[in-house]
Amino acid sequence: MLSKNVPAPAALTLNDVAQRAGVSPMTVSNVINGKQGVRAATRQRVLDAIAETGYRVNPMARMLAGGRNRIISVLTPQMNQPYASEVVQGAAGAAQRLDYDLIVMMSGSSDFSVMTQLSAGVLLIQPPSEGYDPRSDLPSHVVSVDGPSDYPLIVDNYGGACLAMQHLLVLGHTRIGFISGLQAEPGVIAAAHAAQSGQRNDAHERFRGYRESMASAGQRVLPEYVQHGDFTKASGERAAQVLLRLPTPPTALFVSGDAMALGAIHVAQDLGLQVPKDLSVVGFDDLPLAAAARPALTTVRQPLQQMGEAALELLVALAEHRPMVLPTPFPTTLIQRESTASPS
Amino acid sequence: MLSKNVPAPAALTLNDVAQRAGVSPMTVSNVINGKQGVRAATRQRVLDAIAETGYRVNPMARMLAGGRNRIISVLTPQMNQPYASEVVQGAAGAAQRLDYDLIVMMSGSSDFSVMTQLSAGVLLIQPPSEGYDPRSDLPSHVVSVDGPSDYPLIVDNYGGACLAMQHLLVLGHTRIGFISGLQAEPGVIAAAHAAQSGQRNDAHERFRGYRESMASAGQRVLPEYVQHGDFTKASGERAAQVLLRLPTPPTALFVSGDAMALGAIHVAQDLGLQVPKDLSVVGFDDLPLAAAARPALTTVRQPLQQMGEAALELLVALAEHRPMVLPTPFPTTLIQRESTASPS
DNA sequence: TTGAAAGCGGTACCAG
DNA sequence: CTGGTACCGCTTTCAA
Repeated sequence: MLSKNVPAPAALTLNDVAQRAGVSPMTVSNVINGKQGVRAATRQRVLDAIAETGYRVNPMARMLAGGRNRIISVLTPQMNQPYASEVVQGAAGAAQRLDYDLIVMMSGSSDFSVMTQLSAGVLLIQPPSEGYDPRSDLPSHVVSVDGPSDYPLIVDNYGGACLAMQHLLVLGHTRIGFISGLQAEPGVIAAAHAAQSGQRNDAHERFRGYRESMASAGQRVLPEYVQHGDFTKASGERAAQVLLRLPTPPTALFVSGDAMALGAIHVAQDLGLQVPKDLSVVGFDDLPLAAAARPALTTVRQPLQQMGEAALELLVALAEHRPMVLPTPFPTTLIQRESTASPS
Repeated sequence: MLSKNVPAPAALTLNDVAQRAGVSPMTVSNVINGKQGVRAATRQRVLDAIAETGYRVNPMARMLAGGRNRIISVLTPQMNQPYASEVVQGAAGAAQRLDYDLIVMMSGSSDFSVMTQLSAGVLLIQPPSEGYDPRSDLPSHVVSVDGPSDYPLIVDNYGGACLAMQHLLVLGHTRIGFISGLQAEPGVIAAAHAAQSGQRNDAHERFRGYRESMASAGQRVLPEYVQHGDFTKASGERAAQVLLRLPTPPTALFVSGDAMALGAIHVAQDLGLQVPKDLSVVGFDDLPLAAAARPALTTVRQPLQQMGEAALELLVALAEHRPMVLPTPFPTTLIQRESTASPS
């Protein structure tokens, strides 16, 4: 049963607690912040008063007064995307463990929203690669997943792509098509620019894995075997339409995103192809939907939840001025399921 | 390119702007808050100063000083659940439109987390039905989706269930199994209690729709035709295993959640059954995965995004002391796709 | 070990 | 129409 609002708890303040404990507000503050030099007895008295009153600090006031806070915020372009959800889930676990509050906000909304300003750190998930409004400089430390920042967490996309290609190649495929996520980029120009400037970009690195794997297997990379999507299922369908209608269509597809891969499988099925008998498909990410699909999707796993955890730990270390090194690139692994087989 | 942190913009204050504009801080404040009675010329001068300096209000200061804030927080048990994601997505759109900041937090973490205390309103998505810690009384208005609160947004679950059953019945099915979501409840006892006390509960209402539809079609409700899941795919699989292995298995399933329905379909397929030829399946919710599945899932649509929008509008109205009525129950609609057909 | 005073950056209220 | 004053709830600094 919902406890009917008591006459509005009337915002307890430090002073209220202090009075109740018979000490000065300052002492209460010290206790709360775990400062040294408070007699055990006094501390206990304050603790009791806090417990009895149910007092909780006002983060705004604390922040204003220049104190630290234990809030980390996550900025993500959209809430209902599985990729981000996984990372956030991981971060949430770590936050709870470290006793930080995690708040998630959609980026884009009111540029860098008010709340980010008062968080001890910011986790950017798939931030726009163009950079942000310089004016809205983030005040606190920022680490990013799949995007640029001072502390980018990176995953071995290139290695993952090679894993996928290796798998397909070993199975005996030679006509391997590729669906990239480059369309999701601001444009091909940006992608090319990123490549030139040596910037790593998830979509681009996967493409590189494809190209180089083909090359080292002695296969030519046919331009018509490469299509670009934007990580949505629909874009995967479009790309697959093109690929599978080619005069000599590929016998296998390496798709750099699970949702796109699913789209490709469905298109194949609509075209009367059996997966994996007539067409093998490997995805990328290992989102929950990959395991839930039929046939279950063979895919390259990124440890998204772990990355979320690592991001949070890094942020907290940064916030607390503890030494911390940027984690090395996260490894990817091939998860073999039912969508791949030797060409028939 | 990321703008390298300029030597810390050194937090501009209202005073800085005031000086630059040659007015008092108060006037700047008034301009910023769109107060009446500021001469156009003065206002413009202030506006210019703001633009030139790139000043932005400090939200904590504003809040502390008793000014309203434009923050709504969402409390949801888990971030990576499609149901909640959809609602949040809808709320996010409305928030942006109304110029509020939306922050999402996982409930459970540090009871009702610090930030909720200072938001203008709280949206609870699928809160635990047992109620909350009385001590952590939410200070602001709270509306809920799929759970209790002072302002619960409800959807016509009963009607939706009837829609689904009607569809199946019209197709000619008589042996219709049901998978409920009641297992997700604290227990059957709680569910029974809710039923007695007249409380509406999504899972329970759908069950009622099933029972009454069967009854009014002159069908007996066989106890073994009713299984309970917890809205996860795995639980749907378990329930379907039982149902489809019955001596005389149902020819149709009404499953009160899309993920569970998907699980049921997969079990059926593993058992050599064709969907919809040998088994029809109707889901509930119309999550994105319903449309993405093969066969695409016939399901009862809840307008989740709209509910998120409505929730936000209600919250904002409440926060701004505008009159507002609780929306009437949201309608559900049957989305016919590929998972249902007449029994063969 | 504890407390008093000052102020963080705004806003409310009321006087000019 | 504009500006002075008090104060939001907390932490900092420094004295007792």
